[in-house]
Amino acid sequence: MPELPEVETIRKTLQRFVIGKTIASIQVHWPKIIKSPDDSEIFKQILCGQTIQAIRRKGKYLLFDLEDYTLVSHLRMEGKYSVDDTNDPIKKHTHVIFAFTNGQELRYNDVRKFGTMHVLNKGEEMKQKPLIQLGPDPFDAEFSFAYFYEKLKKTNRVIKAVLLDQTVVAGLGNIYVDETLFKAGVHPLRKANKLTKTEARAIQQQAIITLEEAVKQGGTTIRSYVNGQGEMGLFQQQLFVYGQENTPCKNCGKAIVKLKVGGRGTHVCMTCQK
DNA sequence: CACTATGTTGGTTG
DNA sequence: TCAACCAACATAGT
Repeated sequence: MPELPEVETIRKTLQRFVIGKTIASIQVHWPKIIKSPDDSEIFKQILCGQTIQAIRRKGKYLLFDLEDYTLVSHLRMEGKYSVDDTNDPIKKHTHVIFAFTNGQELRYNDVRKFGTMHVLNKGEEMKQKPLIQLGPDPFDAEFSFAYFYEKLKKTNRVIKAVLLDQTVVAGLGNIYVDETLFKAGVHPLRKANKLTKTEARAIQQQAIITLEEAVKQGGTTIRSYVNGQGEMGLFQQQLFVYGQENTPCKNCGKAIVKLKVGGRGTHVCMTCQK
């Protein structure tokens, strides 16, 4: 259930194995994952013969650069990639298989089948759905304090909802929003347009710091996330609030509370977050 | 067995 | 414009 640090870790591990590999054939066992082209048969046809040149990331999306196309992949809750040998047994929830000319395969596995793939003409991927709707990646210069503060000023939603909104900033999900707000000392139910400049700055900075640190740790594994080599992340050891309900706050000792904000489980320290 | 939760997001409704 | 709810789907926990 990857957020930015998990997707970035997958990108880095995967690129070591698939760059320069040429797609010889493709199997699609759950066509609903393929969102464009509409027909998964066309998806298979146009990608055969294409060589992977690079893997990029924007927010929580992986972008596979091919010669004529870009494959835009979102893992949603449970999507995983692995690189296997043709003879390796196929797992139960493997839905898309890209077989390379060298006998290896890039396999997409997704227990809940929520993940999506779009194939778009090379160079046009940023100009259309799904990427066109995304706000800046938090590691981009575009995610400046001026930009962020303006966004906060003109919405009366609660701050947690704003941080989860991928059109504002692309890459934060439930774990890292809760962690960011804890470190910034801001309660998730605060109205975005009522935050002080100092609070807004703390949120912006802590978001970047938290994501950077999580990337260094290879992401967070709560129950199922693994990178492109099947390895777990380590950032769960550094969580302050996410999944820590009824345990003492590492800062003040008071029990972490779990509540619902915008339908999402939300973890907060009532004394440290105002 | 029933019911809830889950790292996401898109659509519908009021 | 936005919150609330549901949908997509499978599994694990209570």
